[in-house]
Order: sequence, then structure tokens, then C-alpha cells
Amino acid sequence: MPELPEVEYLRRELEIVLPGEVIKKVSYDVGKMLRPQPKLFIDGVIGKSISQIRRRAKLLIFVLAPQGFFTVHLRLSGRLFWRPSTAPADKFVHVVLHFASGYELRFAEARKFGYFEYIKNEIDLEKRLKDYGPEIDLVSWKNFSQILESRQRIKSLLMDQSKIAGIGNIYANDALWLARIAPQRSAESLSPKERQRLWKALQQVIEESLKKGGASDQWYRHLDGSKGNYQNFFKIYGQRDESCPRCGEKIKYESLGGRGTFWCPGCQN
DNA sequence: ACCTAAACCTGGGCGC
DNA sequence: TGCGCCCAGGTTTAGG
Repeated sequence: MPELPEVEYLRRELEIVLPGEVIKKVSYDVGKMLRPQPKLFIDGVIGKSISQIRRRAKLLIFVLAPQGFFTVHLRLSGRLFWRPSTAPADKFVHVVLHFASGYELRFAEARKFGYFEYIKNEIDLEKRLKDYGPEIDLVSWKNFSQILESRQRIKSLLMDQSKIAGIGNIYANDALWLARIAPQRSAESLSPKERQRLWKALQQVIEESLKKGGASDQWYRHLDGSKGNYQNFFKIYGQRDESCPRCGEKIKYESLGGRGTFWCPGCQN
């Protein structure tokens, strides 16, 4: 999924239905999806209620009462569904939290990369979150500019969660196109004007996607199973060999840092 | 410090 | 319809 807009959209939906719900039972069929171990996870959450849902980077954080937390990472193909237990089955479901109200939180994960993790207290939670850089939607322009003082390639740096949190492959591609910056450039080579353009482009693209309910390019779904809309408004992501909407040049595709990278040689310099 | 490739897995789309 | 190949919103680890 799931980059900041997708995870944040889901967080807001969860925040509407989950607080006050009591976990009655956990079922699963893939043990590695419950961390640190299925038994520890289940013992940690059973009988507790959910009081709040937070987000840090691409990680959802469920606050439990009277104490404890669990996190959910959707990785590439994770979906969360909120359903009455009588609802028809969903495909690819591997973990289900059953609530006393008769509702279920279903975790569908086709590729089995995603996971739930129980965290027993604040100290451990902080430990788990300590390596994340500032959230992209909160970082100041000045701090952003400082973070770019690096020889790393700009696109790889944007996607490095320890430098800046929340950006993934879609929004890195789209923001660089908006800011007219080639993804292969080293971060430190960006002029102050370019840094400002990039910072603004990132804010713009994140905000636009969040308003559209995120990008359901392949797997991402809302809590009720519906799709987001940003995939219909990609600037350059996925547009291999199409013509650039800004300058008409043919859009290139190459692997950069092991990730598919789309850019326009005509207007990204 | 930074880069690449591979690993973790499965499904969907495309060409033949 | 089927098969093979390529690709996939992420992260981690091994090796150069």
C-alpha cells in the first residue's frame, strides 16, 4: 500500500469505528503474521479494548486499554476490513480480530508480508519507532532542506524512512515530476529553489491523494472494501512510454535503487 | 556511506 | 485455456 495517504486514510476510518471495541478472540492461519509470536500476541491483546488509533510513517498503532499497543504494517498488499461476523468471506484473509460487538477486523494480505505486532508498553513502542525520520506532512521547509545535505540520490533519500517518513514509490515519482527534478540527482546537488519546489510538491501530492482516498493501483482498499481514487490521477507513476503531460516527451522507465522509476527526460533536470 | 541484488510471497496482466 | 515472464504502494539483509 500503502504510503502515507493510504495508511492515514485507513487510520481515520478505523478511528470512527474501533474505539471502545473489546477484542474477544484472534484467529489466524499464518503464524509469522503475528509478532513476536502468535501466543504472545494473542495473550497481549485478548480481553482489552481499543482506545485510539495512531499512525507513524506507514505503521498503524492501536492503543489498548488498560495498557499495551499493537501495530499493523500493510507492506505491499495488506487490506483491513471492518465487517459484521455474518458478512461473506473476503479473499486472502489470514488474521481476524473478533470483537465482543459481533464485528471483525479482517486482515487480507495476498503476499503475506504484512504483520500485526504486540508491544507491551510505551518504552518498547518508542524503541520500535525511534528510527523514523520526521513525517513528510509535518516537516518544516528548513528541516527538509537540511535533510537533503547528502550524496544519496534524491529519490532513494525520499523513500528512506529513517530520513523522512511516509513517502514511497508512487509519491516519490510524482513529486519529483511535479518539481521538475530528475530522480537520479544527488540530494545535495539540489539548489534552494529546487528544494523548495520539491518540498511543496510532496505536500501537494500527499494532500491530493488523501483527499481522493489514496491510490488503489492494485491492492489497497478502504475499510469497507471500496477503492481510493488517486490511481486515476497519477502524474507520471505507471506511465511508462506515455507522453509527458507537461512537455510531450516520452516517459522513461528504469530501475533505481531496485524500484521502478518513471521520469521525463524532457522536463525533469 | 552508498549501491545493488536478493529475499520474503502471491497474484494479475500480457504475449504467445 | 494455459504457460512463462514481468511487474508490484515495503523493508531487511548480505555483499561489494
